[in-house]
Amino acid sequence: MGIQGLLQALKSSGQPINVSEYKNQKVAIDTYGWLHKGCIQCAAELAQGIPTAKYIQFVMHRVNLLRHFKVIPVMVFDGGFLPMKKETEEERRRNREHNVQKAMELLRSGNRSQAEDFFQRAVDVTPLMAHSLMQTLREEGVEFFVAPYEADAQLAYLARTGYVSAVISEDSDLIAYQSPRVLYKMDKFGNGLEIQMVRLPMNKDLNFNHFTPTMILTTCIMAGCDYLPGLPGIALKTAHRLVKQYRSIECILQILLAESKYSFTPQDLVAYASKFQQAMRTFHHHYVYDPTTRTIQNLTPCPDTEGHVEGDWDFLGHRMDTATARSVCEGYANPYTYELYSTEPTADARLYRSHSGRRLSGQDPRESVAAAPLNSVELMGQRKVTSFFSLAAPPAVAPAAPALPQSQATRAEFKAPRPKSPEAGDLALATAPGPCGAKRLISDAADAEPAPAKRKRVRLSRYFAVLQDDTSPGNAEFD
DNA sequence: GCTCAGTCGAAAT
DNA sequence: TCGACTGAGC
Ligand SMILES: [Mn+2]
Repeated sequence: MGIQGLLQALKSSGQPINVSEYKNQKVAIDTYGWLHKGCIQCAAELAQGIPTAKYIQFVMHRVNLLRHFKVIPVMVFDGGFLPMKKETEEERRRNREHNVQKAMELLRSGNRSQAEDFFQRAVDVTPLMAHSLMQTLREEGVEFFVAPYEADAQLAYLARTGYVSAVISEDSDLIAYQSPRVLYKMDKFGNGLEIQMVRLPMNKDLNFNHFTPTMILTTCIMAGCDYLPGLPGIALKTAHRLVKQYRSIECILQILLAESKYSFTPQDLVAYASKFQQAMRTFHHHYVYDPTTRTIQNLTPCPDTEGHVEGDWDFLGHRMDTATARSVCEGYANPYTYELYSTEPTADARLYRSHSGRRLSGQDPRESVAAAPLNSVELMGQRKVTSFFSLAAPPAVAPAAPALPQSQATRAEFKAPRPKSPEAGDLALATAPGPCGAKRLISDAADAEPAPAKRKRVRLSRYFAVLQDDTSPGNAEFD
């Protein structure tokens, strides 16, 4: 899942920072990642349907860490699944069911610790659990959205439009979706590794100097992604080298056909070309929810020539109508079935409420948030926060939520830097690609470069030409 | 040096 | 929801 090996390869351009650097700014959180971590400690309860609030506590602990630093969290949940990912989803589900079976058997035979092991492997975040967390977030006045489909795309949209300053996630796909800043591997103290798009040209092992956004995405897809497995024998390093040398997918596929090291047939590559285009479009035009207009948008708008003329865009999923989108994306309806949730608090949400109430006894919770003493937090050498418990207190009374509340349009003064506007930067212009010669730069001199292929002399450009819409590298470079 | 499939891990005791 | 690591194999 994700782009295999990408984060590892981008380490050198990352910067260790603490989340407090986003003070007074909004930050979007890949919530399912936190939820999964929070579910491990209560895996057995969840698998057996025993109410628990531990996973909510885990997430809220981190939410409160951010709030302590005056960082404004915007929680983002995954929504529906794309037809393209259906197979891997069902495989995951079968795997989980198998693990639950095994765990239950072990439990019946009295082997509790081994059962625990299998329960943990069976962890699944259900829409109901997500909904329980959403109810809690609503009570606590924390902004959140449910993505129409992948949270990755929604997170990138929020960051790219400047609605938030950065994204917190573990997912390498955020690079493919071109989120300008991502904080990876954030621990419970708020320390993590920030990767910024604008710093990719300074990366060491894989050098992205002179790469356009489309070239970066081409590299990611060729390396193997959720929407398309890589070609056999080609992964991140090779994909990167090919894109660096030949820039566009059309040229790369022509070169690969001639490359005797690989024995790709024209049929292989033509089939791949078409799937590649679909993957490219799935990243590019993914459905997202715009919190300002409260409507569905494409991550990058579809040009007029595409869409209607060329027919089948079902791989993007259903385009919800606006009323449905507001219910789903603001957390009032199930993202799979579109059925409205009951407004009754779930068992888990009530459990969390009663537990946090216990911690609060004797205090006015609103005051404890506002007047929490800063000296309860110690910043030590490596910026480690040792305690922020006094901040864990949530407001007991949430402002009554209207059936479909207005999204908070209030924007922090600190507007995120916006390296490029989505409509200008990301749309590849439909310019005809140049000839497919290897591009040689002074900075490339050290790189090994095989002789340009000149063997089979097969003309496939007319097959690959279909790709030109989305994949020509005719957009601005980063520097 | 690169790819790939398999295993382990995420929490917190 | 995901990644890191390892060792085999080219
Ligand atoms: Mn992803």
